[in-house]
Amino acid sequence: MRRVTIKDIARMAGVSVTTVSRAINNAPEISPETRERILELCQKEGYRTNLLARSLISSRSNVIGVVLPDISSPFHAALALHIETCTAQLGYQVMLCSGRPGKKGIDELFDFLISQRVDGILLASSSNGAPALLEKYQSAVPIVLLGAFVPPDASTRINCVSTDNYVGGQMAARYLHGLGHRKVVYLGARRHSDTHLLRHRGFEDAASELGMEVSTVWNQENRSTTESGYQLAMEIFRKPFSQTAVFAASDLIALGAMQAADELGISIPGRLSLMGFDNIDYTALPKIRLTTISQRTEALAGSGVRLLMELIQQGDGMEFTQRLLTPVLIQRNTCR
Amino acid sequence: MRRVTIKDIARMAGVSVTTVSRAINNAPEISPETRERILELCQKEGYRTNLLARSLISSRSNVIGVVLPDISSPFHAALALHIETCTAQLGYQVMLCSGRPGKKGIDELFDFLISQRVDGILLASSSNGAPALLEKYQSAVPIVLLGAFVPPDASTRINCVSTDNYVGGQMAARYLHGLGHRKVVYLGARRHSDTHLLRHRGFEDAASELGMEVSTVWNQENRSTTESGYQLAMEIFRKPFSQTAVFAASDLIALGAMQAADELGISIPGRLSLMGFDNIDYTALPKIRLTTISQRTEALAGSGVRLLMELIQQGDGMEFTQRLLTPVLIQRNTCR
DNA sequence: CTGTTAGCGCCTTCAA
DNA sequence: TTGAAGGCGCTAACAG
Repeated sequence: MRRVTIKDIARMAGVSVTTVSRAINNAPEISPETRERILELCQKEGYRTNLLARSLISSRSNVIGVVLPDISSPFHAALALHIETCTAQLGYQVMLCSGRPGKKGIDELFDFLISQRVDGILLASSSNGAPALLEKYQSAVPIVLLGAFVPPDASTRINCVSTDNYVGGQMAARYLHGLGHRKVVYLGARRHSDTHLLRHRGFEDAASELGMEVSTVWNQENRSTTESGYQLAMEIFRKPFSQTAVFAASDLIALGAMQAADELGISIPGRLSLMGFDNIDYTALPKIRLTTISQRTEALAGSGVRLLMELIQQGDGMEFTQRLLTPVLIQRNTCR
Repeated sequence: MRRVTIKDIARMAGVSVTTVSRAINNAPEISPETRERILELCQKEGYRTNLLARSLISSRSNVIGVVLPDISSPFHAALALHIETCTAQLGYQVMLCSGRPGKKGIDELFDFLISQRVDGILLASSSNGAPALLEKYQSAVPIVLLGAFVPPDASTRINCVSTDNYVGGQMAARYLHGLGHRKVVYLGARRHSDTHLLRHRGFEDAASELGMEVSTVWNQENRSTTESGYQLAMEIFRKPFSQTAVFAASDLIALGAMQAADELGISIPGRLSLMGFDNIDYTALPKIRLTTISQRTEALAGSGVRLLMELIQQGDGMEFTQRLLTPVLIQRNTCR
């Protein structure tokens, strides 16, 4: 599988490599005839520009790295897919790196991507460790954190795009209150996630303003799964409880709760209203129809990609920017 | 963001670039002391090997391209994600390219990836156009087709890994027959998909062997979606029908049918048994619990990746190989 | 053990 | 309009 190079073409056409290069790149200083002749030859010989060589010179690869620490999170996986769609429209390619449990850390993925000379990196993570990573690596390559809250003290040195989780929490609380609920449970908040903490605070603040009573059930695990949602919900549902609504910290938690309710014969939304957060694809399914707060994955991805592009264009010396997207309440069938 | 190169390090350390190169690559012919010294310097100066330059020499990039023509298919999206997981374990990176409706064709993606000097390409597609693409491009780069059936006449010149759709169809028919069903509908088969045709034939062959009557509803669209599943199912469900089971050509079709049944008050599996194909994530959800035939996405991805690796290692002159994975019946709650 | 030289495929001055 | 020369960052002979 030896590849034909610019040199081969030059020899065959009886011209210099420079001329071939010019033909390929649509340079102005070349006669239309030679250009045509050379282009045809390229076609015929199956010549393909070696983009690696070009990148070596231009020191731009037109590739961005997408790092996905938790591939099992449908939210982040969807984010990654949307990122690809968006970058492609801007002429960039995506190099996808997902983290695996017990495998080498995110650090090494970053190191690799930088060595691979990606023009920028998008980190789709809700882990609290993310900001530190950015601070460590962003001197070497532009990085944007996607979909995670960044605590204020660090925020000035981080580029990120995230849903406004605080507002999302508020929206949920107000919605449930508007429906007449006065005692609700906040299910599955994670203490070690700033994103979750913020979401929770938004909910509590709005709730207390409205005089709504909320009891929080914390999730000890470090990831939100249907399993933990199921477990946590079971603990509540098994004994008598007075709350009339559950706001789940994420859709997966809500799905778990839904299962628990189902098994115990607790009707949703009859006896209990249920609300999620994220609006992952699952929630739209006929039999599910979960009312939830949408993080607007597509807009998030788009915004993140565009920010990264700006950073790449501007090179060094750009101020750091944080963007917050307002979430959207998706009314479906699990609340009343 | 100027990058420190091997040359910079050499100058700082007062040695030649070769020596630095040797230190970096753990070459044997170098004294431990100088190696240490240089490595420390690299660390300190934040040196990172330019993998593009290295690839230029070795003409191996350690990157494979993954082409995903239809990103809206959960099955193929899952496949792509699993591919990444698998390749990473083998020391390869993934460049992800998804097709977009109305955007440039798959051809151009292939051209691009070849220019980018990927070591191989994995095409996750069920389109009938795929084999032709392979034949056109596989002289330039090793390609494996993943998840699609290849018609026998072309098959000898194609590398592919696919579920055995014929057997999958048989399994479904036999299962339904075993449950006592004698009149069933095959919902949403696509005429222009060999994969679908094969699946259908497997089902029909087994059914007729067992004396089970099957009426097929064809899907005119070129993609399987819940919407079309819904529409097609509605047509049947609206008037009286005698069949007691529906085998959907794919899970998405089944999900649409489920919704239709729901709206019309047709109980599943009470009045009607429902079966899907693919075993996409959705089907495992508590409220769904769709009985289906699993394509074993992970195994499929793993097998495809490994085949591609072999092709890459062997270079030219390897015979073509087709691998068929036996699907697995996943019993859940929609059949009886 | 270390350095010199050449070259991977391409682009970019600078001359002709 | 075309070509020759140099170099992007790195590795691979081949000498010392």
